[in-house]
Amino acid sequence: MREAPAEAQNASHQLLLRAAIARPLAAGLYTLMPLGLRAAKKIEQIIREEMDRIGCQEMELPVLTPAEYWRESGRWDALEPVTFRTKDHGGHEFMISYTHEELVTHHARNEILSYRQLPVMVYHFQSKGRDEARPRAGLLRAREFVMKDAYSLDADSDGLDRSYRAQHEAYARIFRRAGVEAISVESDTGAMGGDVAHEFQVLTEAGEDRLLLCEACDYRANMEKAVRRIPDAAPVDAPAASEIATPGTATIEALTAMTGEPPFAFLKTMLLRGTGGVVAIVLPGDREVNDAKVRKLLGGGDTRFAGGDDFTAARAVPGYIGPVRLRARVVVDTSVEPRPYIAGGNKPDVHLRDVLLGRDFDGERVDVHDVRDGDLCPRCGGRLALRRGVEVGNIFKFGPYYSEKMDATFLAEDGSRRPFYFGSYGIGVGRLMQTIIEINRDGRGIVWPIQVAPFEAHVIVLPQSDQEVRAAAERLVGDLERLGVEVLHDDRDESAGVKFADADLIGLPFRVTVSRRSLGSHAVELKERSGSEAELVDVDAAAERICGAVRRARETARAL
RNA sequence: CGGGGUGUAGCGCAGCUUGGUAGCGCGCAGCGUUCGGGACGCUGAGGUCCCGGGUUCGAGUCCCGGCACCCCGACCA
Repeated sequence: MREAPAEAQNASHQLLLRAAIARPLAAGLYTLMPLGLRAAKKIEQIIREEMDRIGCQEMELPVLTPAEYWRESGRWDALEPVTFRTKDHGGHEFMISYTHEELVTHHARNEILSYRQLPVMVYHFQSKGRDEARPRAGLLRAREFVMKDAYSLDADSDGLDRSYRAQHEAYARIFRRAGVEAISVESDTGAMGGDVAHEFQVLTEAGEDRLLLCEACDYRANMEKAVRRIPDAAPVDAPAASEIATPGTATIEALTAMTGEPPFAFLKTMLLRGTGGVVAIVLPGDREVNDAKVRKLLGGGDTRFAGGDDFTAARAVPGYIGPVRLRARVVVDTSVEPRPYIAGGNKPDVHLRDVLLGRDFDGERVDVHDVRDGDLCPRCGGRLALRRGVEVGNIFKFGPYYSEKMDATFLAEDGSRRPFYFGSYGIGVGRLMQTIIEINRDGRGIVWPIQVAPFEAHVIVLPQSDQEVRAAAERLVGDLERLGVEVLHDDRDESAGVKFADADLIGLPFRVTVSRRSLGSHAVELKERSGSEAELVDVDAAAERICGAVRRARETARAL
């Protein structure tokens, strides 16, 4: 396509469509076109080689999975809002698999009876269905996508540590080989317990994840999980708290406008209702609450703003809620300092000034705020920078969580029954492919790294109507294919401009032009997509020369 | 879920305010001339104007109700 469809916003999404890598079918559903499928298969092969290298074995589970296993883990209900479901004609319920932990756990309990069979690592490439709240940017967040998901089963947590390390190293190799620089960052483990999880993130503004990276040390964390060093603040005393009239100022913004005080002079208090009940979160007016941290605090599940009845029970007023004499579980964020604040007065149109933590109110001290750009690193005290990234993979130790729920045990050396220790390791193939495009492109199109390029060489014939030129090109293409080079042969009857522009757009690593002009000097022209110089190669030596260049490029990529 | 936006030919868009029977560029087909950076000429094909109701002599345009897609936010007291 010359022009990108209006729906495509960011560069890689536009190139995905313009270069016919993929075509949309519905919101978040894409068909991989021939070029896209070839690239995806190359990516899969890299992943396959690295999984095999660490002794992880390929298998394949179905896409359609029966409800019974999900019921065992409790996720049949939990995943309802984000999954696609169906029934067979007998009325049996199925889920288009969201992931495969339950199914692998099921097989494990049937197949692995003894510690002598452990450890085991398996993986597959399989479609996942996720009814995303908001699919976006082409393959970056789709509702159906192929994931490589791997699972490790170990006898204990030491074994899990070893498997996890092996996967971590494999992931680093996979992304390097695939042509992107992915950094691993600490991430939230969500509801499954365990506390170790890493995401592999490729830094780009096209990403939707927010990451905090220390400029001085190697601390890197997803915003869901990031913490900061809070400088010690000397206590500041204050006179007894007193009421101030603040009619019509139910927000921090309105309060700063009315009083002229900066946002951090206020306390904001939020009454939230989660699965674990109602909680009042207290934090400085210039800080934002972190949803993931609060969810964890409230025992998982959704958290939402508390309703009117909850305010009545807490003796609070919406817009004027404060921690002083509040009848609720109070959580005081670690950002709150030992100094006087202005806080809600729990009466309409009233705030309190000179409110002190410890004297006027108290509560559990928990970190529930967002870390922001410029905050201090929790490890070294350096500056944290906020960046965006695409999560191309994640690795996660969840231990015996599903084993215990699904009664998946083995017989240990001492004769006892023990649960398997699990880890799971995912890579989104399509997302990775589009991220490769996002990172490897220029103003004219994609610049595929050779190891993931749909083809290695792009042969252009100019003009196609010239018998002699066409014959020379066909000979060359045949020779190259016999030598094992993957060739895209542009034998369309198009003008030079169109062919060159399309070659740049598709972005194969080597472009070979066979033309009337080049044949005049008994040569063909060879140009690398990533370079600017073209060279003339003698026709009779062309296949060997080009093949040599392709081989060298492959080897360079392989050595990454 | 909330907010914003957009639906007119394969793609990008105009037409809508002021209702009169649909247009531009690219692409596509045929013929001819071209032939190393998105060629040129001539001829032509291609449209339930997202869907359903309503108003009107008449609706792409006005009104009501849906649907689809895109973007932003994931809620801030």
